[in-house]
Amino acid sequence: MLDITEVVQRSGVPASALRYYEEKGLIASTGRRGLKRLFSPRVLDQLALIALGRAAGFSLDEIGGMFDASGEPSIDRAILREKADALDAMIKKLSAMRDGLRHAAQCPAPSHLECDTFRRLMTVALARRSSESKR
Amino acid sequence: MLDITEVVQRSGVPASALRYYEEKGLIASTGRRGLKRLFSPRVLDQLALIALGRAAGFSLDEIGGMFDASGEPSIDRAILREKADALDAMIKKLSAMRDGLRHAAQCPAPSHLECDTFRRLMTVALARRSSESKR
DNA sequence: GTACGACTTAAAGCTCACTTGAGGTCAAGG
DNA sequence: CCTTGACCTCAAGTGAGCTTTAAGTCGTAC
Repeated sequence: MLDITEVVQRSGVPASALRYYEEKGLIASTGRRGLKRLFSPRVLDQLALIALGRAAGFSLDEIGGMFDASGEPSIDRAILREKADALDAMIKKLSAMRDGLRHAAQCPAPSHLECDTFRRLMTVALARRSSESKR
Repeated sequence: MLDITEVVQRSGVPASALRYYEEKGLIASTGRRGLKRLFSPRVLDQLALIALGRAAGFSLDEIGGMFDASGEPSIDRAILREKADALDAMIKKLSAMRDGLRHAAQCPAPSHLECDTFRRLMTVALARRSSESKR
């Protein structure tokens, strides 16, 4: 069992955020010693998963939908696949943007919005816009 | 020349956000008819670029650093390469997460945090955590 | 020429994801 | 026993990125 400072040290996540995550139901403390929370080492994996999800652009609520408080992926496999597909779409966009930026950093054209290579790269990502629902 | 409602219709970006972006210097209106802003159609490309950057997790300020208000990429090629590298790192994370979710959706293991395939996939992405500065 | 409605401004408000601060509790050490 | 200090709670504050609201302006249609 780890107390909150050990979790902070090993995860790099501040105590205030840990308490916030617990309040939100994303992690669970296994009990208390007096007032003080005790965490199982499993929480470190869960925190890593949360950090990963956040980095992937998911909100805490969405992450809560993918993984329950024990860190197990949610049972609804359809949702997991849906999220995976969303990530795939995102990856395509980001790849296009990365290539666009690399091209812009190297291409001497005066106006990139009129540079064919640049536009073609961006178009891959921009094409998705119309098929998106929102935000 | 487009007035603000045409830009709203064609871009899907609300007028309030367009005014906010202009205030921030991310886009520029080409003039006014009376009080009313006029936009060149180029602003649609810029808005798409902004949406893409946002989706990639960049802040409006960062996007402002990559592209000026006319939509041209920043003259500072080092910045562009830096952002491209950041995107590359992000893409690796997202790919790992996508694979992790796909695996979770299909793998019958009771505890994914103890599933080797799952852990291996996640580790790819998490490796970056330690080398990150903050936020 | 005046009424309408689409636009304008400035300021305040909202959500998310936390952080900060004030004041309280409790286990361990001296 | 009593102090220390690490932890606690609850409420308010923060910054990004907008949205909403209230009050005003202007071109067009009648």
